[in-house]
Amino acid sequence: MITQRPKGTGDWYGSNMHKRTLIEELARKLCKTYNIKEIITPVFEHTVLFQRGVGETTDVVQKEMYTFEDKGHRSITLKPEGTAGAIRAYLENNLYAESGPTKLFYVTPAFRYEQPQSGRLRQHHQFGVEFVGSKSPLAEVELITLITTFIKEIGLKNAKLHINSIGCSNCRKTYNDALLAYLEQHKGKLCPTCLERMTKNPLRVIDCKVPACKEIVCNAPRTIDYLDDECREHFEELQSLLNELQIPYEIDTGIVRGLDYYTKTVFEFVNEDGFTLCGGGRYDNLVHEIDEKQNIPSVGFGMGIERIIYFLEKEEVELAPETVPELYVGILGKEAKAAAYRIVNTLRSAGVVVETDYMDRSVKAQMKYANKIGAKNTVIIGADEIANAKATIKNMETHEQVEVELDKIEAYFQ
RNA sequence: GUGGGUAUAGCGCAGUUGGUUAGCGCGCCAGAUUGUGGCUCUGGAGGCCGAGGGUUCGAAUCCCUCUAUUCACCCCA
Repeated sequence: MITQRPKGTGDWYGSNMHKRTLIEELARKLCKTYNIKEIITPVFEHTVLFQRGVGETTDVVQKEMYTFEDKGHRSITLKPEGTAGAIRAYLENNLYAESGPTKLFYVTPAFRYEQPQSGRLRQHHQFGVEFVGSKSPLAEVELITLITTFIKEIGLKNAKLHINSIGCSNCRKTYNDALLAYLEQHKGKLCPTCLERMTKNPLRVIDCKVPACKEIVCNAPRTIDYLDDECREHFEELQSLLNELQIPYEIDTGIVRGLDYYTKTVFEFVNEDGFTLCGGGRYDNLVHEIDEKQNIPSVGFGMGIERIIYFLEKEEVELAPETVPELYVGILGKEAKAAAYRIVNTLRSAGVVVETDYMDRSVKAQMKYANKIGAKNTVIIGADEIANAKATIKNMETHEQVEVELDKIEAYFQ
């Protein structure tokens, strides 16, 4: 080997690939029932999109982006998340010209330069949905029910919904003042990064994990106590909708989210270890941030595909197994090859999953192989079968044998 | 960026206080009367013991450096 895969990346094959396929199939199926359309945007964008969209003060932008200069001296960045690109595409292609809401979903890789560990990679994959154009809390409810349905159908049980509201830029101002005033009193005990956060983005202090900071944060002012009338009403309406629909949730004032574009509602689906399956929220200012002529409220979420698989393994959930061949066609002797292959072809045209031999194995070895790959039936085609135009199909599980005419073999599998 | 674990056959692992041909399980290939799988038995292939350096008569084993990987912190999906 001259090299191996870069740190924090993975190859998709075998059972993991199969799981991913099922996850994506379910995601697409659900989106269809919500009439959400798929969008694919480039894997890289101009760096400024993420700087402005995701936010200059975020960890993602400050230290985790894969940024490089291309040969035309443009600063390019591999997308660290899905929302900014989707919204850029929405604006650039004038999707707002059609009547809203615009409902988009994507399955995309995302890149962040960080230390890999369980459920965390440098290239990971997200299933995400964005609703552009609605300021109603019912949009949040739509997303939350979609996620809840997904979680239930895939077979997970331990992901719980946590919600919070961080208000709009107005509330943020009064809240920031209150928070800063509070933090100022405890300045001596805060960690160095938090001291820096105080000047750049005080909200980030809230989810600092340093014990001393956590203790201070416990009694810090909460965003939900500083919401203006509109934001408070929005949050209350969301809660009453969730209550009426009997969707369980927990208010978690600690959820702040690491991307600057969030406003009002933020939510996460987490397990008992606090591991995040899915995160999202409202971002009423992002569209304006990308195109100042527009001002369109939006809401969305991203769900990590690797995280789903991680949760599935943790909860020991078995997904549907891969399909196995319906029939293995064994070939005996050179003379029978073409005739046998013709049968294989006919069956495949009829939609039957068929395997055959091109390893020139002995009949015995072919049978072993058929057994190994889980073929449900086998048939051996040799000179005798061709001469008599008949062959014996053997059921590998019941050992039952049935003689069929070669030109009617596909009827047996209908 | 910070800290811990690990690195021996395709996979999962043993390998004693340093001792000569480095083992086990699974998998793979072949055979057990010549056109038939699953169980069993027999045989076989497959290792620069992560890389480099050092100690020693002798290193998979002890020491150093590097690399990879994994877990945790930070942050996030």
